[in-house]
Amino acid sequence: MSRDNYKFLKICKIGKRKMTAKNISIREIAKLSGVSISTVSRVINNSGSYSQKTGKKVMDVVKRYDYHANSIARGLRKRKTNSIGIIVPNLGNSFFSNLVELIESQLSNKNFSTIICDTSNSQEKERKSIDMLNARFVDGIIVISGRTKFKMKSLHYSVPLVYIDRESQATDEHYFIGSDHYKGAFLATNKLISAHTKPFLFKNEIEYPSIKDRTRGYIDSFKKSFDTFDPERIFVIPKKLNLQKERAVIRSRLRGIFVKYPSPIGIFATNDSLAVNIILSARDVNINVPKDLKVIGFDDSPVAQYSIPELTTVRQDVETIAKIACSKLIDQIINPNVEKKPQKIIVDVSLVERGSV
Amino acid sequence: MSRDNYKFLKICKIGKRKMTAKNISIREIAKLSGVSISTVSRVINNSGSYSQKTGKKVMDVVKRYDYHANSIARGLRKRKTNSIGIIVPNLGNSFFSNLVELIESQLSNKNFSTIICDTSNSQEKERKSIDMLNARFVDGIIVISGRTKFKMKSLHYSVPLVYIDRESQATDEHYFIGSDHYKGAFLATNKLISAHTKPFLFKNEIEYPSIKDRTRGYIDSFKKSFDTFDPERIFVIPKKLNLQKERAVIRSRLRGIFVKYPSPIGIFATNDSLAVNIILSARDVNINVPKDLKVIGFDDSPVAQYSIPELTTVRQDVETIAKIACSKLIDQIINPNVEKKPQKIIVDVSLVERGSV
DNA sequence: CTGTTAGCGCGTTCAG
DNA sequence: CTGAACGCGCTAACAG
Repeated sequence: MSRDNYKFLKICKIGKRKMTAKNISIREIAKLSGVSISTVSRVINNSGSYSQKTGKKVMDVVKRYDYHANSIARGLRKRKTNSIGIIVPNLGNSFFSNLVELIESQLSNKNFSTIICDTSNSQEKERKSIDMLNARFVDGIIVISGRTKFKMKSLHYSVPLVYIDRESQATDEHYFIGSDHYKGAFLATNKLISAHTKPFLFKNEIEYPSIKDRTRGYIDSFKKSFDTFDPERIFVIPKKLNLQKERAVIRSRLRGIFVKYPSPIGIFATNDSLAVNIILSARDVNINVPKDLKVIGFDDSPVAQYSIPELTTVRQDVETIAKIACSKLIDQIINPNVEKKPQKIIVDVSLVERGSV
Repeated sequence: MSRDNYKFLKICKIGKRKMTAKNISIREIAKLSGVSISTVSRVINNSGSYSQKTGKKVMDVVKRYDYHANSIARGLRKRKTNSIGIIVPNLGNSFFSNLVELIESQLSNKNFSTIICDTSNSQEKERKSIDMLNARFVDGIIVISGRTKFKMKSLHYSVPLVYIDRESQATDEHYFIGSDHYKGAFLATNKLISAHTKPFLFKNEIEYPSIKDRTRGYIDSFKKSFDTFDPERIFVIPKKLNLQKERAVIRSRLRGIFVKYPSPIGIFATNDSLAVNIILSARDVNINVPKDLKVIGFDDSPVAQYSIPELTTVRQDVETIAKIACSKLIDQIINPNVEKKPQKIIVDVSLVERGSV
């Protein structure tokens, strides 16, 4: 008996260090506390059907040995791991990291642990991550954005899936949650128009679906107020420019605009760092913001509050997006058999007015 | 036989949709290809001892059914999952998210999948995350920073562990990798001194170990050049201030300094957003940067390049930190039995000179 | 209330 | 080269 105890303690010496063994198994706890494996299982899962006495007896041993049920084995058995995966294209983007943090906190409140996968914007990695998560029996997956649509293949999975900020598609059978990018752009453009400008649009070359919506919103708002729309009003920043080059391009474009059009000029930029770069570039060529140039961005990212003047921008309601995504996902997890009616949920946005208009 | 096939296909209808079943098991693949389970195992793991013919036969079925070995079961068996966990206190901090992305990319190159856990700066969650990762048989864990030291309890685990940016401790038996915060502060302060200022230190109230090192570096550099050091030169920003309040506090402090001390004034700020706030506040009270006020920050975070003038700052070599962390971790994973000699690795930093000095 | 039994999906001896 | 049998750690079904 003392021999047994000895075995279970497994004090091992490695080099000069000793460490108590971890990963003591349920079987060992059972022996140690003189009950059967199933009883231990009942106790640690609090599933009833055991006397208070044995409960205590077992828990004592559990605590003494700092036993934690092996959740991988548990998952294998129950096909349920109480964990959910988040797939994010790029943690460096503050909008995404912000979103991920909010989701994680929501989920953690509901007692789910989360596994975050950064795909570095790679389709390949996205596929791999989903496979990985699936193979790990996560109970659900939240996929945030991504450049393009999913391949059908991913739809094979039966895991509950919720998309955020990704273009929905006809064949999609999952929830989709996104901001009203169209409206945001519309609001911003309107604001610029009521500030007596005929707004331009500055956008990056990369075409996310959300950017398309923003572009549409801009154009529609423009057309609503003016008779004709000249596509030249849209300026596309070439991709893969470093900061300095990007600013140079903007400066030159700004000069061009100011010689050709009457001030004040209005610019709606499809994201905040672009917007701030516009403000910075304007300063370089002695254009006064907001007097001669009015700028509005999108996202309300941290940088918006570090520019002079501070940036007016469209704020996505990240909290709501996170909340809805989690609740929809958990719904599906709890009621797996209820017929899913794929929904597309559009979350409202708001204009944050600061000094740049 | 056709019945069997039918069973394995498991075309199920749920509501109006049909979907092919996933999670087809090794057993099913075995039957389908007319061999035993162990043969399938050999083939998919490429562990030899099978004829080319059966190899092909099996692989055909595998591909046809898009079979992926269940890695949770595999992990249970092999006690190895080819995945590693990253614990990060706060993805919202660009330094951390940057680091995480680099690590993930390193690891992905070496064919490890990564599980990221954001602890929101909570000890409790950190503990839980480690438990979770451990229970999931990750092959190793990288712990990034955190306010305080680990409790001894965490050291129970046998998983290879590498700490980044966390104060090492005498009892710690794991690798520690961090930047040379002391040197960074020393360099920054020196720079300020050679720009003919007697530098002040602005820091946040929260005391990370790294911040202590930076403070020491500042003080030592100061003392090296001047005879006496007046602790009043250190200004602590109260915590939990919002942006506007923080700037108000800075403005008032700035005024105080400028009436009492001769310009130019030099300020070393322990992080970039604080530094940029100083620049912004200076502008509000008509102090010219860099003429009258010279500012240096720490981290080279994105915001550093969006201020006017752009911020001179200390850059941590995130790439190197990520690289070393991964290689040390993988070392331990590959050679689990070699005696670990806990190392503390300090990575060099560099001064990025921009316009604020 | 408790113990025994049978797998979850896979890798791994060990015979053949 | 191949297959049968066992077990990883755990839960669930069934006896008692």
